[in-house]
Amino acid sequence: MTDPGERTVLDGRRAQAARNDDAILAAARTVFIAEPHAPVGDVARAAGVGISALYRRYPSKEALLATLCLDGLRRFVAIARRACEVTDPWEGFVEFMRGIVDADVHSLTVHLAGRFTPTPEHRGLAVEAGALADRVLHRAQQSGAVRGGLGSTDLPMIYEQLAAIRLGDTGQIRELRRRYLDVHLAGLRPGAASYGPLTGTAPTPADLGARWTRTA
Amino acid sequence: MTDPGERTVLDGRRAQAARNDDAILAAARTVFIAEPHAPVGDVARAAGVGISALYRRYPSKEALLATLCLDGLRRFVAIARRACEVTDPWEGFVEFMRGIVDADVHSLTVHLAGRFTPTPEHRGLAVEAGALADRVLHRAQQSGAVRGGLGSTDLPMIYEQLAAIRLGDTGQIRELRRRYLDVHLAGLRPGAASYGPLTGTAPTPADLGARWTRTA
DNA sequence: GCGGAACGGAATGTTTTGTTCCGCTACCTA
DNA sequence: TAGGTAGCGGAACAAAACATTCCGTTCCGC
Repeated sequence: MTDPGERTVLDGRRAQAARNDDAILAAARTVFIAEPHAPVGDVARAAGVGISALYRRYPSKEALLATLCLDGLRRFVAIARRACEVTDPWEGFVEFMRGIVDADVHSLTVHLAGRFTPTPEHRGLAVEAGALADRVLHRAQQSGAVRGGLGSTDLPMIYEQLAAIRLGDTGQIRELRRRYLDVHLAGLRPGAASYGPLTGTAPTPADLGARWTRTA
Repeated sequence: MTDPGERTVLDGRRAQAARNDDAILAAARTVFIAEPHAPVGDVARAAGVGISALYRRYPSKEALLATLCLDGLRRFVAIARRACEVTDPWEGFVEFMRGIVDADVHSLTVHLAGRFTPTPEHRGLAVEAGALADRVLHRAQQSGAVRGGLGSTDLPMIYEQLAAIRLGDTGQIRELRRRYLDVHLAGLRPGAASYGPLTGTAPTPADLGARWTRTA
């Protein structure tokens, strides 16, 4: 029997491989967040492994992207769940938005969409994520902390905007995104409505769903 | 002597070529706005001409991009100039922002940056554009219509965010961008400051300038 | 001590794309 | 009216990028 003793943790082919599992996924995350069309070789290099180590784990680039997206959806759900548990609705909303933006979940999900065929698990998580975001927003609105005329389909458009900020290193990017998230949040408060109502109409769920249909 | 009579306007190789000049530049604008990395062939197809018609006018893709960017900078300057002439500072500011966003000037300039070596004319126009934007913003701030703590280097970050909205056809994109521009603008008004000051620091001009250094 | 898991990296085949080239059309000028 | 040629369409070409495969090597695990 394979007894996982101390050695398994310290060294050994098996343990090294397990560590590579994490290294590769972490590298894929940072690489594809920075550049959604990065070549596979970049991920391997960032992980400090050869290409074959990557292809041993994922049969194709598509599979890697699918896994990464799953990872992103799980992060979304976790962040939204945590925000639901914050007692103050406004604070919960802010924590939610900041969490999504800080973790760059949008780049891990929507920016990878259309590059792999979604599994039922993807769909299920996406539905759950949408429902949770709905709840966080509506709770904040009903408490009077967020202006009306805003739907939950407006939120992805805000992530999308903030995810587009890519200036400088990771630290500066995060700082800038928080800065402009503050502007968005100020514009979403009820007092902002006195400057005029929101014009136009929010995207429909179908509009948003269309981004998941395979492109190539 | 070549007398440009009526025929020149209606037909003739010369006139057709002149019309192609415009068609190609217009096609390049729409194509590269939609997809900054589009291949040259796409531009020719959108213009309804062959590839050679394009290469007769521009010696390389790089030259085409450089010309397009020049075009974008001129549009920026024109929009800013017009905004300066609006008497009400806030209205001028709004008109300026809406003009930049509607014309997608950001996609015509920053999104093409780093793909060609800028000429002195590029630099000159960029300086002029920056100065004009400065003026529009400061005028609005000094009239008390825009909150403090905001610098003119914040503005490109806002264009960048709005330019990232790409959902549906041209019409819907414009509608959505206006919708979220409203949110930004509400967040920039003095009343929004009561929800807290802007955190972090705006980018430096050097940060912004770095985007113009050749990449490939 | 040996079988094979794990791996690094070169090699491969394909796709994409910028640019050139060739033959053709039809305007312009003499 | 006839040759010269500007302008053009699109095939052809070469180079680059990239996903994926393959092979030789190492060294863990039994």
